[in-house]
Amino acid sequence: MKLESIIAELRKDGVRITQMRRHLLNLFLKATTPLSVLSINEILEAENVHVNKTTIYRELEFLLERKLITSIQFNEDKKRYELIRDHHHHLVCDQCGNIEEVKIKALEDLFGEIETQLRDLKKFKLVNHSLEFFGVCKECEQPES
Amino acid sequence: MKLESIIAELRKDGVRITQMRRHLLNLFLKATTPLSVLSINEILEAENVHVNKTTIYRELEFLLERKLITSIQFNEDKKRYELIRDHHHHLVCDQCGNIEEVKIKALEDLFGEIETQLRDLKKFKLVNHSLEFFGVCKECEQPES
DNA sequence: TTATTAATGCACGCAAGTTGCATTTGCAAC
DNA sequence: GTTGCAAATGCAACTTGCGTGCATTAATAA
Repeated sequence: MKLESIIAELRKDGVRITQMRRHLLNLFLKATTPLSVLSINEILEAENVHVNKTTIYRELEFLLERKLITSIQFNEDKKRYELIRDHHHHLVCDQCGNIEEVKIKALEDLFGEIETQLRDLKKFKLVNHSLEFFGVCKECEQPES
Repeated sequence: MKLESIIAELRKDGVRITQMRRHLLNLFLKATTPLSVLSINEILEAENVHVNKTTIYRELEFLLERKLITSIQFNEDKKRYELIRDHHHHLVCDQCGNIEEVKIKALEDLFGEIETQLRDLKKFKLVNHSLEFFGVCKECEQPES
């Protein structure tokens, strides 16, 4: 997924491509972990781009509505956001806070079955799920090895 | 798990059994869904028990430390808490907010394998995970049927 | 009954997130 | 390029979930 193709898609729907929107999309495309509003602001400041937090919140809301990003909550007091690409989960280190992506194929298969089970047994229409793993990462477990 | 056995255990460790502590434990034992601080306060007020929110927060902190309760965050701006009993997940209705417990045996088995996989492949020591299901509940899907 | 100290209430504070409104800016029509 | 208009932005103030310091109250042991 490239920046210009996303922008072209937005333009097609009559969406204005502001400097901030371009900056934010770019930032998400480069990001390797889910971003909080604070971290977004910090990254932009480092690039000498100044933006009001309200603008960030409103832009995130826009991207959420367009289903370009998704929000996640770990054991924190704030939300994080990441581009919607392929389905994955996260390994969150309780000690250093590091976040790593994982894909677990066995789970993907099982969730298909679970969706059917929930529909049949509970009459619950599954739309999505959240699954995150918490523990101790490699670095914290075996420092400098 | 009964109230008096929990209390006996606490007393054994020299913990004071205050009226609030008793009230809160009782409330959690009766609860059928995870409770927020606000909902705890409302339930207590309805029973004509007045308590400061700070006390609730501190009591929850205490119960968390003692591993009597656990905290969960759905797509909300606040945390919820529930007694630690048997392992289960939740069906959360995006429309009415209703929360139902589910146990999915196939998942429990799989998580054992995943723990091993994460340890071997990622050197990640899995401590716990969060898994919640979001969608539309029976009532919202087929009203009055 | 009294002493000790954990538990509580109160006032205040902080950070995440929201809202109303005036100003600016992207973009299309000319 | 200029103009007009709606969308986007900045700003200030606000709401809410949650935490802290400190004086007061209450649970338990002696």
